Amino acid sequence: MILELQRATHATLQSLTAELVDLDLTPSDLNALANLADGTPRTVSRLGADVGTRPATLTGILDRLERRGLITRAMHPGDRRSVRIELTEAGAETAAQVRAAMDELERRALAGLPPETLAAALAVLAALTEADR
Amino acid sequence: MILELQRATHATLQSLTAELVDLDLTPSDLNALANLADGTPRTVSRLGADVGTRPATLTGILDRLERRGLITRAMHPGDRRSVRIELTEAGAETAAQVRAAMDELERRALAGLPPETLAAALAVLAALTEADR
DNA sequence: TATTGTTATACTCTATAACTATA
DNA sequence: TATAGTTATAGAGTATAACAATA
Repeated sequence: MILELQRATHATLQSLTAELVDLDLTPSDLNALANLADGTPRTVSRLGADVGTRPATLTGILDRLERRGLITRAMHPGDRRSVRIELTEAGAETAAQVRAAMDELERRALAGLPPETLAAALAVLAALTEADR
Repeated sequence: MILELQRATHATLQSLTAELVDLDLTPSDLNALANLADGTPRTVSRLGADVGTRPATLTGILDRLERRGLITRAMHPGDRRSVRIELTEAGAETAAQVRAAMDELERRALAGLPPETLAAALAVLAALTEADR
């Protein structure tokens, strides 16, 4: 299962990056934006947990996204050590494009499969993600 | 689905790398060895398709594995442009350890799930992998 | 002419540890 | 003392294009 998992991840990520080549974003950028696409602000460590990278790695990615005006780093009310990552208006637009491309890829790839099969796959992915927490 | 896919991939890969830290292998090394573990020799491009990386990327990974005596690059009978990648005896042993750790992680993570659920997940992964071929 | 694999280059990702500011 | 995030460093992954050898 794990080998197939890696294969599917590579394939979908490459397909997405190719499709969104005009946006000039790295796979990590896509991942971060897609996670932020729901509009909920997040701290760096929370976003790191969501995208699966460490804060130290995220710093560089966020630097790039901030420089391009897609996110802002704001003070976190209540804990001045924390940083609140939020999409700008332009970032929200870009993130929506990323999500749309993801949804479209998913729709195209999984069109023939019944809902129970999709639900089962989500359960397996969740189990693998939680395995070592 | 795609975000969950990436999350699961990150989580399992980090867990595996941590568990096999004594082998001092990178995630890409693990992936290559796990794919070669069945003992079937492969060309560089074939292995690249299996692990999801391009030949140019694979060159560096194979250099490292060859330097450490885990694989050999042999002439391909019938096409002298091709290179046949094969595990050495030591490589086969290491690859077996990698596979064992993968199987164990899978067993532990997916213990509670019925076979139909696992089969459904494999179908979804295959569909995502094939989406853009 | 096309294909296999390698090389070269430039950029990105990653882990780790040290550091600052805050709790 | 512990935590949030950044910085610094070194190694690894990646895409792309150019190249030699072979088909």
